[in-house]
Amino acid sequence: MIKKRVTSKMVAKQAGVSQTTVSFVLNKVEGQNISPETTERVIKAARDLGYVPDATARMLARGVSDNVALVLTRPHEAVLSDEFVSYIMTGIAKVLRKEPYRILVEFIDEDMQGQTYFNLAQGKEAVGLIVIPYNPSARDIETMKTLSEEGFPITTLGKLHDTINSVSTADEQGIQDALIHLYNLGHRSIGVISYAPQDSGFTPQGRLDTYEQFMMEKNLPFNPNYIIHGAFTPESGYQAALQLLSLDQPPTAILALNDVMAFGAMTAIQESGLKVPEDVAVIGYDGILLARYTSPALTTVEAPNIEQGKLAAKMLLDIIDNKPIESRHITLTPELIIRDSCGYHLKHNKK
Amino acid sequence: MIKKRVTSKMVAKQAGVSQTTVSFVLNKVEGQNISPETTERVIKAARDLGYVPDATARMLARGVSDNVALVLTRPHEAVLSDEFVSYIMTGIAKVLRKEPYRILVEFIDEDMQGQTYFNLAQGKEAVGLIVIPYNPSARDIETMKTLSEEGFPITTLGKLHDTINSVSTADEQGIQDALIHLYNLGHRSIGVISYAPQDSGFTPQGRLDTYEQFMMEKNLPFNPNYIIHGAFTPESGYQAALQLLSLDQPPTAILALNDVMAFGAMTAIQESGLKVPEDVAVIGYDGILLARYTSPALTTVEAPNIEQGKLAAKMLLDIIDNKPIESRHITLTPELIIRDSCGYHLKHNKK
DNA sequence: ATAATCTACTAATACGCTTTAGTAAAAAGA
DNA sequence: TCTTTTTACTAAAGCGTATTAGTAGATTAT
Repeated sequence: MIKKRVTSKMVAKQAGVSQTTVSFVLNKVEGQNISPETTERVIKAARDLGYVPDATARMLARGVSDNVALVLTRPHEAVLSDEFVSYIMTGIAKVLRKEPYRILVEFIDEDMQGQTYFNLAQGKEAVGLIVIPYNPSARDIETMKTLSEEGFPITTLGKLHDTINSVSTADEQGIQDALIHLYNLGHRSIGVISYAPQDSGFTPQGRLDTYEQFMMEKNLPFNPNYIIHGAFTPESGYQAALQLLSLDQPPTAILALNDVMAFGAMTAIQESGLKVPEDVAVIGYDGILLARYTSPALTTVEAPNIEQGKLAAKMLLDIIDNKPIESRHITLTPELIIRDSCGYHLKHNKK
Repeated sequence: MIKKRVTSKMVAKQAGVSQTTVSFVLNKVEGQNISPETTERVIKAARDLGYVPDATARMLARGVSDNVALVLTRPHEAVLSDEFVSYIMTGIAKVLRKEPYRILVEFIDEDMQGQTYFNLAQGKEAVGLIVIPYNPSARDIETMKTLSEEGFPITTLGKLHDTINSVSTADEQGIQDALIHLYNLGHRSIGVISYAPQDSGFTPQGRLDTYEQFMMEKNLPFNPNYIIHGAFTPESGYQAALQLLSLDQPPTAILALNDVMAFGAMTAIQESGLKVPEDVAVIGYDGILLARYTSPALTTVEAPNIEQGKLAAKMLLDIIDNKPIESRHITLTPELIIRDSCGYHLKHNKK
């Protein structure tokens, strides 16, 4: 049997004051002129009784939840093999742990996307939403837009719409940097391993477009066979690389849209008896910690994920607190980390 | 401005029934003899108005929260470089997504450990706790024990006390398997990279004890210098391996207590001009997906982390629902995955 | 000396739901 | 026919907090 809850009423009785006063004291409400003696009496009573305010009652009375929801629209098996979400969460946690908010993690089922946002918002499960929108349907965006315009705090990771605040990484820029890096090292046939199965709806079309555009700009042949659709996991990168290698004219370089698949690709290349980077260059994306510890060390584009999480959380808090927001849309710049998997150091006689 | 909330009262009015009836219908309360016509009218009204129940009010009225808290006592920077937490969360999410519970992630600050459990429980932030206890103080354990004995649902990952339900992995067994594997391959001097800084309180003493005991059993010299304390990250594994290699008599094999540090160790060995496994064997622990994609592929002990998360969640739900629990303590068995970083296949002429 | 202001509180209500206790009308039983 | 039971609901009482609107009594202003 759980002991009878200690309520603020009991604290009030113990301290010989009204429940109102207890609330004023414990919440440090200003302009109430509570005397120091009373204040101390209340605090002592609360401590003596082991009073813990009832979160559900407080939320109801205040009309606002304590929780910030992190909404994941990504198929959640992928959370596993890709550290992106971990990094984002870490960033969010770093900001929120100093605040009176908790993190509610919400995995969205594909069959009830739009509704969930409403439930979280209207149902007051959360004061605000940080959304990682991997596959937002038009309806989802519409829903978020509506909520956002009605004043409900939302921040998305990646810009979805002008009126929905966002913190993004300039992925197209990052992809471009990677491609230029490969190009400058002499590569003209570049394969791409996308991180989502075709038609899954999670295809990173923007990044693929960047690739296509780059090839056109450089007057390189665009070969659709050079785009393989992986599935976030290292194994899928492995398989994708094998597919690329089995082409009549395999690419001389492979860009994997996440590091984890780049790991798989490198292994596939090496197991095929080829060398990285001499025979095939590999470049990743994300900048996970392990990327420096492959052999050869993986050249990759490091996305500032923790920072992105932090900024998203900070922006959300600003919206919640009605603080003026400097910018509704922040874009972070990813950074190319040159290591050994593309042959840069070989070519430049370094290292 | 957010539109006026749609309350159950408004639904009631619209449907021409009492608010009580609305509650009965929408919650499918049994034994209330609501006619099909009324039921339908209520459902229609709710849908038409876009009614979303207020979670805070419902929780207060029911006296129970909607949330299951995942409590992380690990220093959360480590969440990053180690996939353990991601796996656990995935397991939990797989179970909870079918249930009317949400996941609340709570990072515990070291300076307020004990209190947090109480706050979550007494403050009704959560109906139950799944605790990942990396560094439980005696007081923490006492707190959890008290809560647990009072009937508050708690499941810990790893057994802390007889009266606190738990789902564990037989880590000592796993470590032993790893050591036996190395021993059978002829290794007599085995270094260990622990995953937590010395005196951090996170030191996995049980595993280190297993190591010491193993060495004694096999009549091998126990050299304290062979135990290096890392810090969860690949970089710390790298540094630790360098330290081991710089000893007068470096070990011929290294056991890293997580895979990520094993990655770092392998890189350190290779960069020192030595070969894995010919010169130094490396074995990891965790069984992360990437372990198969190092070169050589990492031999490791795979802990069933997703399963552990799932079982912890299931057990918690059973406690919450007052279902009879088969066992208060479940122990899962880790599995040695033999790949190439210890030379097994070399020795046995396979592959 | 009286009105105005300030100090230090409190009574009462609202938040939106669940749930208990009850009730009128219809059906069944005697 | 009258009582009992069943059907199909509803009124009203919480849940534990925050908050608004007061209110005595003390102090200051005029």
